[in-house]
This record gives sequence, structure tokens and C-alpha cells, in this order.
Amino acid sequence: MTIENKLPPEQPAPCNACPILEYSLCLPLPARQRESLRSIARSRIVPQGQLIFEQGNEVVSFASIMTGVVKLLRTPPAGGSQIVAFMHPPEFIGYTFDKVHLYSAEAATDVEICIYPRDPFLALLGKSKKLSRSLFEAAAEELDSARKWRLTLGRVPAYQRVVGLLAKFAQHTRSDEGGALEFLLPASRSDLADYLGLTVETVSRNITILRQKGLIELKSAREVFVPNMDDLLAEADMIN
Amino acid sequence: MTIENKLPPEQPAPCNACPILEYSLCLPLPARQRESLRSIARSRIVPQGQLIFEQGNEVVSFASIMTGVVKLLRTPPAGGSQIVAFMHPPEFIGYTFDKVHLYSAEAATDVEICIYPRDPFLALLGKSKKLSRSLFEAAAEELDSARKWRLTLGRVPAYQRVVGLLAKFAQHTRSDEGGALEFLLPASRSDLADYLGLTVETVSRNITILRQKGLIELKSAREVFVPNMDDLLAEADMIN
DNA sequence: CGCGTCCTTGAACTGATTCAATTGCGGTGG
DNA sequence: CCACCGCAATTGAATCAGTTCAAGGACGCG
Repeated sequence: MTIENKLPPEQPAPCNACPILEYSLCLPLPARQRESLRSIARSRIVPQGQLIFEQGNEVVSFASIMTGVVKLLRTPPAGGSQIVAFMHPPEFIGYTFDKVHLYSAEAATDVEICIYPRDPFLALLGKSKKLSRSLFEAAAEELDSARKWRLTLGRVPAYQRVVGLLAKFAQHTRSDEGGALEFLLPASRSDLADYLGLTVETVSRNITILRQKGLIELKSAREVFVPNMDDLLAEADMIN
Repeated sequence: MTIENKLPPEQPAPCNACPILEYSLCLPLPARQRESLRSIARSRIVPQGQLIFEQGNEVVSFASIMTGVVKLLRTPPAGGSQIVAFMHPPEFIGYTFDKVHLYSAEAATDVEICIYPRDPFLALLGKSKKLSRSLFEAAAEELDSARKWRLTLGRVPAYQRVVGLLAKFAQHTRSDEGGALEFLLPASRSDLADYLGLTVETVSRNITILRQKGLIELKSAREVFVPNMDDLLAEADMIN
């Protein structure tokens, strides 16, 4: 059962307190269009583990991530399921004009999303050059990032992949300063392994190495403490 | 020196004989807009090996590939250069509103492209919902394909990567029927290796295996004969 | 003909996987 | 409160796929 099919708890969009205001789709819009967007937007809290939408289902809405992390999943014809991407605020989910979703989206942590119902959103998209442009740009950026990952995955050894991903998660908890920080991993070892194209064992071994080097500490399997973010970034060195 | 800076040989777009008419950006447009697009479009033949545009240079135009294969290259800060994508007709090159190109594009074979100068193209884009929509869809499709490749690169052994890429090239020479066909590889072994995240030696070895299995024959290093395309596709099995 | 470049092949090595066992932890029930 | 279960994560040892290093062959070009 996906979120989309359920009745409220939906809230009017809390634009005043929007956590992604300065990066969101809304920002570049002129006041009137921003108001239109606001009028169709609804916010919602999705608990960890819940599906937001499901591959193959009809597209009934798009969304922006306000807080939390979303897993994008693909179910290949062969069966099983693969993690396509981890998405963070203020990313947009549902790039498609198709009738059905290409991927499933699942809340990897508790997630707050801003939902735009499909038809009014597409109508607005038709009216607003600014909106379609910023959407397009966001898509182009993601394309770029997917391509970069494609390159690194082929080339980069396991250790660096792990460091890179941890660093990415860490950065999204506080993009400022380079001191110490602590965060909750939004994914299990097997999720990490799946995303990185490695085995669980390899991921685990490399996390151990990271620990031995003193770059991270683990309070529990999911609770990561980074004594010095700069060191971690230096180790990740230009992966993202 | 990139193509963009040179004076003609440019031709008015040969829309009547357009090789990609049925798939192109133009098709979905209403007659008037198609005419506008046509009026700004120019076709050009780029010889193998020549740069079409260069990473970091100012964007002066976009283009659709009409025939041939284009290599998209990225020059990482570290130096060197990596192959980001092989692009085929009717793909569009230059997804960005940025002022400068994110990648370099090089003709991997002789290539015919249909060029749209930046400013009039963007202006038209602002006027035509259909155009911006089909561009957006094309970008979303590429995003999808990049993501799929990202997944396979992490997971799939060398042999299948090689088969997959060869099959992709083969398909673009004749998308119909499943019989025998012959084509010219648009890339050297080291290009293939680079794109696949493998070494030259591994690529070579796997091509040898393919040959021993009778799935392909080589007249020369670049001339590939596929006795039975269906067999090759079966071997590639759902990579693309 | 000879040289350079690209491709192929071989053999040793290395990093990641596989298989197997152990540890650690949250939850349940005695 | 502790014993026990089940699942996730870690660790170890053997194996294997792909790399690295090194040498030889094919083709195009002067």
C-alpha cells in the first residue's frame, strides 16, 4: 500500500516554515505562480520504511523532499530489487510525463515531503516557463550526477566507494563547517552494498577499516560519529 | 578547435530527407513551430575524430544526432579524460541551460548533426510547450538509462558488459529483424575499456571469448560481423 | 621495408567475492 | 530479570575475476 492511495494526514504546505525554501522549485517563481503552486501543494510526513509510490503504479503526484532521505528502487524484470538512488532535500521525485512510475520510492528515514498532485502540477508547468526550466535544470543535474557515479563505479575500488557514500550522507546532515558531526545511516549494510555494487561483507570490512583509521566511530551499526569531517572528505577525495 | 567556431560547410536542414524525422524533436510539434525550428536549424557533417564542442566552452548551440555516433567526454579535475556516453541518433546533445558545456562531444564516426543555435532555440523553447516537453522527456529517458548503466556497472561481470555494449552498437545499425548484420565499431579497445570501467586487456579477452563462441566474427579489429543478432541479444540478456 | 600504434595473449598478482562461522543486539516469553 | 531466539553485522579463510606486467603479433603509413 503506497502513501498516495491513502487519505490524510495531509497538511497544507507550510511554506513559511519550508525547510528547503531557498533551494526549492518555488523560489525562482514570481509571486503569483508561487501562490498557485502553494495552493496545490500538500505536505505529508512519511514514516520510515513506507512506500511513497510504487514502480508501475499510475502517477498521481510529484513531490519535493523537505527532510529525510528517500530510496529510489527499481524492480528489474528478472526479479529482486535494486537501489537506484538515495535522494535528499530538496530533490524532486517523479521526473516523468509518463502515466506510470519508473521506480518505487521508499522513505529511508522518516521523511517530510511536499506533494504536488499530477494534473494541476502539469497544468502549472505548462503555464510557467520558470517552473519548467527549474525542473529541467534539476533533471539535468541529476543526469550529470548519475553519469559521474557511473564513471566512479566502474573505476573506483571498494574502499573509496564506501567512503564516498558515507561522506555524502554526512554532508547532508550539515553542509556547513568541517568539524565533528554525528548522523544516522539511512540504510542497512545490505542497502549500502546494493547501491555500491558490492557485497555486504566488503562494505562491512571497509567500514571497519574506516573505524580503525579513526575517521569514523560507531555508536551502533547505524549511528556514525565523524570526529573530523574535513578528514573524511579528504579521504573521499573528489568522488561526488 | 571545435566545430562551433568554424564557418560553414553548413547546410540548411534537410528536413524532407531527415533521417530521424519520426523520432526527432520536430515530429511532435505543430506545423508552425516545426517551421520555426526548421528555420533556425542547420545541418553539418562532422568527420570522425573532430570535436563538436568542448567542456568548459561557451554553449553556442545544441544539436540532434542524425547519423553516426558521438562520444561524450568528461575531463575530470584530476586530468585525463573519461568517456561518459556513446550517443546515437536521434539523441540530443547539450542538455543544459548553463553558459558552458559540461562535457566535450567528439564524433566517434563521421556524424551528421542538426544544429540549433542557442539563443533562438531557447527562445523557441520558451514559446513551445511541446518542444520543452519533448526535450524534458528525452532528458528523463537519458537519466533513466544512465541510472540503469550505473546499476549494471556495479554488478555485472566483464563479459556481460562487453556483450551488452556490442549489442547496443549492433542494434543501432539496424533496429529491425534478428538476422545477420555487420557494423563498424565506433570506438577503439581502449575507448570501450574506458567506458566499461575495464582494462584494454579484459575487453580484448572477452571479445575473443565472444568470437570463440561464434557470436561474432571479426574481419578486422573494428569490423564486426554478427551471424545471429538474436543470439547476441540473448547473451546480453536485458542489460540495456 | 621498417616503425609506431593498436590489439591480442600469457603468467603472476591482488582485491573482491563466496562460503562459513561468530558476535552483537532488540524483542519475547519464561 | 534473565534466557533464548532471530536478524544484522562482523570476521576469517579459500577462491576467483580482473588487473598488472611483460611479450609478441597485426595492421597502416611513411
